[in-house]
Amino acid sequence: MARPKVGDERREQILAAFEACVVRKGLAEVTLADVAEEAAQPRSLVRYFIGNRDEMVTCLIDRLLLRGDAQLSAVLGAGSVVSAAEVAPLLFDRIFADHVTNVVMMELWHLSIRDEALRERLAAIYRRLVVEVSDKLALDGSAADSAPAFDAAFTAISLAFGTAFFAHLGLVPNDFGRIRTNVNSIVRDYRSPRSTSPAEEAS
Amino acid sequence: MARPKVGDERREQILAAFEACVVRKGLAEVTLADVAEEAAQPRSLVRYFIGNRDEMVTCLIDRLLLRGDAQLSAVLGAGSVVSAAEVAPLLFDRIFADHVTNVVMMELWHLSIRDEALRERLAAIYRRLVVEVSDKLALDGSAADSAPAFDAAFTAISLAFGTAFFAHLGLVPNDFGRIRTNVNSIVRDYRSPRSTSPAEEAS
DNA sequence: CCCAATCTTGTCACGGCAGACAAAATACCT
DNA sequence: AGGTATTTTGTCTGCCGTGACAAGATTGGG
Repeated sequence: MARPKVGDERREQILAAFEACVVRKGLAEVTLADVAEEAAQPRSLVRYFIGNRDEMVTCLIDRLLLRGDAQLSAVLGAGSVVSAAEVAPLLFDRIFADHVTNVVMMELWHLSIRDEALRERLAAIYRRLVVEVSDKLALDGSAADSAPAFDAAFTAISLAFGTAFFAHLGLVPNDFGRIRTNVNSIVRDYRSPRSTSPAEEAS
Repeated sequence: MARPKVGDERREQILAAFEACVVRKGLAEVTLADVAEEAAQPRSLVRYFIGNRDEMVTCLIDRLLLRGDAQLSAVLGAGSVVSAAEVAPLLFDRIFADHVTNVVMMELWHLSIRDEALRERLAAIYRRLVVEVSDKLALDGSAADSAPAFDAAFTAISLAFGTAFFAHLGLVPNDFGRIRTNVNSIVRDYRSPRSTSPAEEAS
């Protein structure tokens, strides 16, 4: 070696620029020139350090998914034991709260429509969220059958997800508190759901 | 006029081809040549009857939103009075059941991230769904304050939406019945939510 | 000092797509 | 038949993004 390798920092810098461009313009619209400009570097350097566009996209996806996973670990680990009452704040104030993250996830989501592998990876992240929440829920009681706890967590997360998406349209409830109350009920009472008539059960 | 105008049929044919391409490849990837091939017509005709690409996209969006609105009318109107117990089937078996429609909506959703006007129009559709469901719910009891009914409908629809999206990832609950039961509870008991501790209320 | 690895610059060619347009063909009307 | 509005064909051009590459600059080791 003759010259210090700055490749890693450059790559990081370029990917950060790429990500910023993607948030601003959407993945499909971002060109190498855009990234280069955002990174304040000649276009050729982007190609030299990252490679072709596909590789750049792959790198970005890896980066995003890794960070998503890390955020999940940070939120779920670190002694923040989740009791039923803490699920709503967890979902609404942390996981689905950040606008930029949501936009990025939407971008990934859109990609995943036609990308089997990415779909798997996205599913893995959300599944992990469901499993970890449901595990904590099951701690409260006897966990003979974990399926109901899983489904309760799944339901709560689906609800939070849908709510977050609608929020992006500017479509919001009159009172977010009511949604949170529903989440509380879902994760608290999954072992003894309110009785429903047979007709409703069959629906 | 000297020659019979076949413009309307052609436009319809072209837009149908365009839509098929979009479902298959995603809007960003579809070229005029793709549409022309799908429509089995020379590329120039696409330009002649529709115009430039932007206009074609605009036409497609109009077409999709109009159809979405029509489907909503068909499902909600026509004597299918929605009682609380019918909300779950309505959402899961009709509104969010069709895979192709879901893919198209995802495409629109993605576009709407950077298109204010489209975002408004999408919001209008979902808002209408919420309002109509909540109206039917409110019929059951005294409708002094419609906000709780709106929020209950909003919650149920958010949940169904989230569930449908997760289904696209292959992420499903162990038992869909549990989700439906939750929806039933949400739309049935919104006037008397299960009591929550003050701590939970504050969450 | 010289070499070698790494980084940096600038430029070029290819391909694909959108847009424009000139004719030719068709069908209806009088 | 002739005129006219409409449809259809085929081709051409310019733009833009990617990928490729040659040549120079920088930095540390021998």
